[in-house]
This record gives sequence, structure tokens and C-alpha cells, in this order.
Amino acid sequence: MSTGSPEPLTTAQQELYDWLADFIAQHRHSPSIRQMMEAMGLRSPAPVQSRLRHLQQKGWITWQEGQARTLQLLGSLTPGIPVLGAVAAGGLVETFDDVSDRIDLAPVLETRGLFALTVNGDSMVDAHIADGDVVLMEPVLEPNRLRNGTIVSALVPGSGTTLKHFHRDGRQVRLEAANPAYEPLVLDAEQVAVQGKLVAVWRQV
Amino acid sequence: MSTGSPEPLTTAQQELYDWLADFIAQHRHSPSIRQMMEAMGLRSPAPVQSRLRHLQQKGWITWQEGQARTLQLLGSLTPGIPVLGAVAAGGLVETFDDVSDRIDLAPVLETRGLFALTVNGDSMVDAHIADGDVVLMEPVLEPNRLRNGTIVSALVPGSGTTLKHFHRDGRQVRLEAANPAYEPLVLDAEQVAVQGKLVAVWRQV
DNA sequence: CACTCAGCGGTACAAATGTATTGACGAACC
DNA sequence: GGTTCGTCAATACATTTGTACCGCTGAGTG
Repeated sequence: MSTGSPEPLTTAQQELYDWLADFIAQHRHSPSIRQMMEAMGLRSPAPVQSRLRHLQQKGWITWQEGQARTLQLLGSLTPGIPVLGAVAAGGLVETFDDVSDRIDLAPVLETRGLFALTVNGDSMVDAHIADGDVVLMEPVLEPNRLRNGTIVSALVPGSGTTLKHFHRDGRQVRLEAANPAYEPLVLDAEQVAVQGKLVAVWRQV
Repeated sequence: MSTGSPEPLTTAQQELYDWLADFIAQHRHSPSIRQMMEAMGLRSPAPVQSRLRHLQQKGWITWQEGQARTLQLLGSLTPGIPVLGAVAAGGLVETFDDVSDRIDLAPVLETRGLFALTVNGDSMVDAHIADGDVVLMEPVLEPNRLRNGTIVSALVPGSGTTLKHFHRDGRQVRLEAANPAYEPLVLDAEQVAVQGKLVAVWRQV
């Protein structure tokens, strides 16, 4: 996604732009021209000014004239994280050089009402959800439209909230763990309150 | 992690903070102190300085001393996602009412040079990393300090990049899959270029 | 060769900007 | 009453910072 920027850049301009993107991602604010100068290994602000002017003319950046550190990148407003390539699981070959794509967490996080739960226990290990993981859930407004197999968090009276695969059997609901050690839970549909469905798994090491 | 935010604010401080959050959201960069002054309807920079100092002491904001427009909000850079409670794996009980904590992705994303890889294959399934997952990696600058067992992405000459558990055996390096179907890879330390270590796993459903 | 243009170094300067200082006022608290 | 503390005004100052100007070089082009 997002390369879509107008005109091509010279190597010097590209170098500055890349560094800017990196700096802003790290510091969350723009550097000053003299900081750019130093980073580019220059000894005068003029070259930086020149590059900035060109970057602006080509539609890559903009800033508030006369105001310090008000530079903005136009190419990609959200930082995003570069996905550099695929990594092997058996021995697959793939080396990465350049940024091919970016994952943008913003759209996921902005989803209305998203919430998170920390996972407690190992009933979902076969679904690669481990104890201590954080699962992002999206509120389920229409439980009747849930597809079988969806992983949901459900409130079972007298038993609390649980994370399970959701299946519908006529008037009944079956909640299945992803671990053979656990028995499926079969309940009347009225007894089960589905709170959310799994959107993503987040595991911080 | 970050809980909500430490200490409470006076109305004047709150007013400034709210305006700052709004301004930054709109302009994507911090205002200057005199801009804040004007927005607050003040005629002197001193009150703003005072409020800023208090906001800093209470842990709501920070900035680079002496540098213009380098202010950052600490309270919630990213929206943040409320962690509503723990969810069962065997049948554990826990109902959630109020927001006890929030996961804040910003600190993770700000880590220097973080990058992501999409996982290809199933060699790490026992570590709950499945085919298609996105793993966030932190560049490894000092491979000698890597702890055994760390999950790393390594460049193996002639074989490409692979995701494995890292172990050191004297002069040799052992790369182990988390799947008994795969044999460990034993190589001379010089042959292996460790590129990054696992920071988090991201799986979008 | 002449021309153009991106890039570089050096310098200069006015404006923007963060920061310090002093004094005063009022509310909260003991 | 006395003290503390947050707030405000006014002023001053050193730096930071954006910007402009001049001259030079080298690559590309006609």
C-alpha cells in the first residue's frame, strides 16, 4: 500500500525523506533543519533547504512557513510498521531489502468499541492462543449472524466469561475449546450472551 | 502498559491539556508556548509555562528542553484499548464491568527501528505462531547478548531468512523450530546473521 | 561549449521560541 | 492570621530556527 506519491525523487531527496520518516516515527515530531543537516552529514543548512523545497514541490512534504518543526509527511500520515517480507517456517527462502508493504494498525484500533481481554488458561492453545495473550474483541451486536467456528467471548451464567469457538445447533449453542482436554459446552441459546468476537491476537514477549 | 494517567489536574491544567490534544490531533505537531498562551486567552507566557511544568510533573506530557514544538502527550498517544478483564480458558470465572487497564501500543511501536515479518509455514506452531501471523521484530544490534531461547529472525546463507529459537553452543549457533517435525539447524556463529528478535505477535482474524 | 539544475559551503539576520525572574492576587488549609 | 500553591502579568534574554544570499562544483543536455 501507499507508495502512491507523485513525482520521483533524486537519491539525495529520497535519503532525506527516508530519514525524516524515521525520525518522526521515533520522536513523533519533526526535526529542525539543522538536525537534518547534521544527520545528512552536511555542513550548511542550504542543501537541506534545497531538498526540502523540492520535496515540497513534488508533493511529499509540507510545513508552516516560518514556524519551527512543523514539517509533515504527506506520503503516509500514519506511521505504520513496514512489513519487510515473509519469514520462513520450514526453511523457505526469502530475503528482504526494501519495504514492500506496511501494516497499519490504526484501522483496526479505530473500529468502534473494540476492547481487549487477557487470556487466562490454555483451552485455546490449538488455535495458537496462549495463556497471557491479549485478544482484541469486537462487540457482537447481532449474535444471530455469527458464523459457526468464530472465536467469541461469551458470558455463561454461573460460569463467567470464556473464550471459545462458537457453534449453533438449532436452538442450542455449542462452545468448543481448542484443546481436546476440554469438553464442549452445550447450552440453550438464551443462556449464552456473546460479548465479542475475536479480531486479533496480541502477544508481547 | 500504562494505566490511565497518574495524578489529577486542576481545571486550568485540564483545559490546556484538552486543547493541546485537540491541536495536535488537528495539526499533527505541537503548538508553541505563545500559541497556547493566545488560545488560553492569556497575555503572558508565564502561566502556560506553569501549567506545562505541572502537567509534566504529573506525568501527562513531556518535551525536549530548549527545543521548539517538541511537546508530546503521554496520557494517550494512541487511543489505547481497554483491557476489560481476563477471559477463561478452562472455565475460569471473571466478569468485567469497568476498565481496569489499557494496553498502549505506542511504546511498542516507538521502539527503535521496529519492523514486521509475515510468517510463512508452520515451524513455530508450538510457540503459538501460526502461518500468516505477523511478527513484530526488534533489530538485534548486539547478537552476543542474545539470551538462549529467544525467538529470532536469522539470515542463513543459501537458505534465506527463518524464524527460530536461538541457542548458542560455544562457537556454534543452534536454530530450533518449535515443531518436532523440523530438525534443528546448527551453524558456525559467523554464518548466521541475526536480524531481529521477537517483540510481539499480531494475528488479524 | 553553453546552459540548466541539483547539490554544497559559508555566512548573515530577523523572527520565533523556550526559559528565567519578579511581583501580585485569590483560594484552600491549618 | 499566616502559609502554601496555582494562576496571571510583564519583562528580559539567550538560543533556536527558518530563511535569504552569494559563489562554487559536477552531471546531464542540446
